[in-house]
Amino acid sequence: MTAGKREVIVRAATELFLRQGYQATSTEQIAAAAAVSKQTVYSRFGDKESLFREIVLGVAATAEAFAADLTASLADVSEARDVAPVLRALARRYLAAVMDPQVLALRRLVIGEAARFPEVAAAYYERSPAMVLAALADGFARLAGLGLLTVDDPRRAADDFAFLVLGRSLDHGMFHLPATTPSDAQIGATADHAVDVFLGCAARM
Amino acid sequence: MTAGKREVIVRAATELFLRQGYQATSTEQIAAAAAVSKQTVYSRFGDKESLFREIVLGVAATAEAFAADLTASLADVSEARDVAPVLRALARRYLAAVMDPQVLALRRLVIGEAARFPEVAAAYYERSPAMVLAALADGFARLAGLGLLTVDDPRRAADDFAFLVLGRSLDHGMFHLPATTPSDAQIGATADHAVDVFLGCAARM
DNA sequence: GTCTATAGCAGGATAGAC
DNA sequence: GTCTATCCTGCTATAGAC
Repeated sequence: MTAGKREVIVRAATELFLRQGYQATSTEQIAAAAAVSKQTVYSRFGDKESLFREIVLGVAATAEAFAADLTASLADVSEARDVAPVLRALARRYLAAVMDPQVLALRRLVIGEAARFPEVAAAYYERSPAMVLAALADGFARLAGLGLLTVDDPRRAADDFAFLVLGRSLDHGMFHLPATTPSDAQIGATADHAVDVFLGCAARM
Repeated sequence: MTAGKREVIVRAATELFLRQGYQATSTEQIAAAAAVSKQTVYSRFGDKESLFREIVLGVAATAEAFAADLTASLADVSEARDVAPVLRALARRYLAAVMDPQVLALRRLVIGEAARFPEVAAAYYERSPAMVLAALADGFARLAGLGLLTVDDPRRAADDFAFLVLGRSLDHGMFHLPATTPSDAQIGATADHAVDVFLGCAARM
């Protein structure tokens, strides 16, 4: 079961990094949490930095799946269908996904270490927030092509939509750790309001 | 010149913390940069954590001044005046202020250390982003009272405005250190677009 | 009050037995 | 491949001279 150990170490290190940060987590803690020796950690990953890089980029892959998911849900919209309910549902999922405590913790971790690991921060940004924004832009462009939405600049529309939905909650969530997780009702209210504002203007800008 | 040393230490520590982060900055580096001995640092501030707290909250005070500034500029608007140009100017200043490299670095620092210093993160949030949002909400409520703006919920309007203006730039700025400072032209374009969207909907929501 | 020197300890990384 | 034991560096914080 030598392949399994790698997995165990990654899992333990991920949890510790997310909870304590990079520097505050020692390789000794990681080894202990994974129930292996330090040497095993080093023989698999070389050093602490490499382990960190692998973990962050591995977790970021989840976001790519989410972006694909969003793309699919916008691609499902066929002609002559009202987009409002689709956008409302999408906004709910989007906000809930980003406000997930693990996702917020990962953002904090990457942002906090951005000075030490600029390539990691850049790669994370490209694979996660930027990918979702691009998926939204594509979806909006498609809807515009179907005549369901009047959008001048799809990319800008995607930005507007995203930050109307996420803005305040995400900003708040970055600073307040202890379970700022919004309730379903809050998510619904925020998402609906964002879609109202978005649709009220998307037809004009 | 014993009062001056405190100032010198704070200045040196601020610069190092912003550039390298809390953990990566040693008290030895701080002492060296301030051209004093470690002992002097410890005798003034007790320990590294206290120094950190004092610095973050001190710098955050700048934001309070900025919030007051925004309040004033919205309070200047008298009846029968067009609010659009006022909002455009305000949006420009707001975006430029938040995208200042020092401000971004402080945000990164506080967010990255939020797990270790939750009270610092909470205090920073209250004094900086939240204070500006509250000032905007007050201003919008006042404009609504004058009949210059139709706003249902001033607080929500403030959130919408703020993140239409800042959203994408701020998110991007959190992850990309090297001079993501937007040009004046970019700031202007983003600010104008945000105000267009905002005014296009503020009259209906 | 300020410096030099140092205690005391923890962290990353490696050596060597099995 | 895995463990135990260890090296060495660098950190926070303090003691003691001036």
